[in-house]
Amino acid sequence: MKAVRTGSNMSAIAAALGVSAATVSNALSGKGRVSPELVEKVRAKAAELGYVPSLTARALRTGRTGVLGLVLPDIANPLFPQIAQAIENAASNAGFGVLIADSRGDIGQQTEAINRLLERGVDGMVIVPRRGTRIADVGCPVAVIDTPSTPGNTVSADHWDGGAQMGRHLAAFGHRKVLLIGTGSSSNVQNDRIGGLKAGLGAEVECETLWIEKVEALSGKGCPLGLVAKARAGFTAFAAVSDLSALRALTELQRAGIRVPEMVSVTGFDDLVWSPVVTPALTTMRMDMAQIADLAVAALTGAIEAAGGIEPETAEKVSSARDRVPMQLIVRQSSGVPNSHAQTSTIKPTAGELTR
Amino acid sequence: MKAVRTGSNMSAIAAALGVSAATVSNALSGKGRVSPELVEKVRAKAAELGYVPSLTARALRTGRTGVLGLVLPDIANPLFPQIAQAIENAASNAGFGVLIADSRGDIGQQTEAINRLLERGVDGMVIVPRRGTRIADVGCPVAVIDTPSTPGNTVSADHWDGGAQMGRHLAAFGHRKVLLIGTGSSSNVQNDRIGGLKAGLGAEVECETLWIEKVEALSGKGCPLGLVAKARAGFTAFAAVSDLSALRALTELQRAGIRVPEMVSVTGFDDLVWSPVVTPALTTMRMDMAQIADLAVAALTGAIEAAGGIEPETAEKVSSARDRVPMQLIVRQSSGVPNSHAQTSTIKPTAGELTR
DNA sequence: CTATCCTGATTAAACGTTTAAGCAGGGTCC
DNA sequence: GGACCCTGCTTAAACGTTTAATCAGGATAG
Repeated sequence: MKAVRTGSNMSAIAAALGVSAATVSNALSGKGRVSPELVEKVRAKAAELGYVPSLTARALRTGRTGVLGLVLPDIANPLFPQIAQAIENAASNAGFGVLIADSRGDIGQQTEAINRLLERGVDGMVIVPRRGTRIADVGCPVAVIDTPSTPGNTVSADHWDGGAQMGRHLAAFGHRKVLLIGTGSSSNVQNDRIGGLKAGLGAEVECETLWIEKVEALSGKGCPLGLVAKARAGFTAFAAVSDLSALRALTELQRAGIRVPEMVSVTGFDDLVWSPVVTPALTTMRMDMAQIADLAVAALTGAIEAAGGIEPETAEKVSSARDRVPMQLIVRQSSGVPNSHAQTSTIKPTAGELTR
Repeated sequence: MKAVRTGSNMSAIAAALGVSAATVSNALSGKGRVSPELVEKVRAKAAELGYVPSLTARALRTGRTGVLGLVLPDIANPLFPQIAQAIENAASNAGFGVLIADSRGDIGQQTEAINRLLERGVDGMVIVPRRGTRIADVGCPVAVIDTPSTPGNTVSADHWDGGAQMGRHLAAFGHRKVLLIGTGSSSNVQNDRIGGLKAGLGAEVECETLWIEKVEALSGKGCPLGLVAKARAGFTAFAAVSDLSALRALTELQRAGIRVPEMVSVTGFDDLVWSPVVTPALTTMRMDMAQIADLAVAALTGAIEAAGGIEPETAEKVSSARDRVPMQLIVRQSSGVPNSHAQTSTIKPTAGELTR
């Protein structure tokens, strides 16, 4: 039994009013030629009968399902909630539903997920690609959310500029030796951010990049990153390229008695849920997900609209508005002037001298 | 132009083989009476033409869309990725697509979201209700994921037992004064966990419950929770009812120089992404989301299956298998014997935290 | 007064499936 | 050898829309 079956369809309304179903359709859609008073009567009757149009039938007839697919590399990703929420919101405002598909990391599953969506007849899809993946031609309009460095129809935050902003922020505090922390070098997003970070810090700042995947490959998952040694070696700022890594850094340093931000600064990216509530609250870089989602969905709906008469081939290219939206620096407590209270080299887990 | 339009439908296959479309349908579905060799020929031709059945047309004919709705109280919730991923996986294994709907916290939007899904013709929906919400009768099978305390057709983790396990874990370490930390008392899940916690700790352990919403109502969002004072007052364990709160506690204590787990223990719930990678890694309680999702989806598909001939009224009740799946204790580094290395009482008052 | 046009409706086909009902032919049973 | 059943297929209707084509009738123009 189908959902929401109130038993009323267009024919019911038509019968009740003694007109034809086509007229009802025209009246409700405002397309054909129907007298104003009849339109009103149809509307009233529809409301009275609790008429709900069958989107399925409409989809069959028009070839449009009104559904967008959302392909995610790994739903477990902590950034995902923001993306999904923003896309769902934008899509729903545009009158579209959102079908999700998780590619669970695997790249093979990614194409499989895309196919599942295609079979379900989505009108378009937004894809957050698995790292380093290029999206081959799909049979429908596609918007990719990744980084501007990715070839293809992309809309994304301006990760590079975000990195640059953060770099300038740290440089302004006087940091001269900063450790850049990323997960893995295969991510376009992270590479962009790191590139921006270096540029923002400027030439006179000494930088080193630590890839977590590399140290975990040696010492096992979840192992210490050796940041305490780095701090002792003179690094005064730890700029992670994701809040997850920043949190990891923060707790590792704190645990060793290194005070943040008095002794060293720690910054992240993405403004994930916990960032405002940890102590000290994380200085981070936020993307305007709402805007990104709006752009992606707008590109999609535009392409879908345009695809009405045109070849599928050209339709796909229409969505290629390549947009980058600025990131916003969120300054909180985890960044500051380096070494303001103590030398990291003599650190012991004392509980004193805490200044806010 | 519809997606994946290879231009081949059943009629194309039928025409190519000189048979009727109905026969093709029967051959592919294995339903009617078709000779084995013809079945084979049809299969071959279908493959050759790259035939993809139109789920839309099928939905129109059968009244089943093959889509499940997933209603979430707030996608931004950090637990959401786990849920969504598990549901998507289970649904996709069962041959269903998943349409998401975010109710953005608001309860009005929750019913609106449900309606959107109904209009799209979902065959069933799994709802993670907004705190304290009861789900009214919907027009389709529904599975609720919340807590066994919630009235209705519920499948969930056994939050109470999870709390009890954690309580026993802490009691076994010798903790005798523990602070229970929750977000707000309106959450069924959190109440269950706290109840279990108290039971697991036993009567001789002194307990106090701290609701974050209450202290934030006074001191503002993201404010310190005053845990340092609690530690000084003799609390040796901080059992949060969510990893987010646990993280907040951990960083707040660490920041003040209180060592975890040497001086006090901190535990959480849900095993969120960051829990294994912070220092010290969080001892927490994990739900078997995969199993929960499987149960929910199984209940749904069962109800959908059964709804074939029956009244919608009864159909809805079919999904009422009320299941609770056990939680699993994940022991990591943040819990241990209290005061093993130092006395919290000798910690000097810190300028910031205490006087706040 | 007739030819034409516009209005407000109707009719019918189409989208791609599923499925009940029907039908021809060959085999079986008595 | 006729009644009957089983097999393998076809026909046709149906799901609920949209939309092109058609049509009756009144107004307008020449």
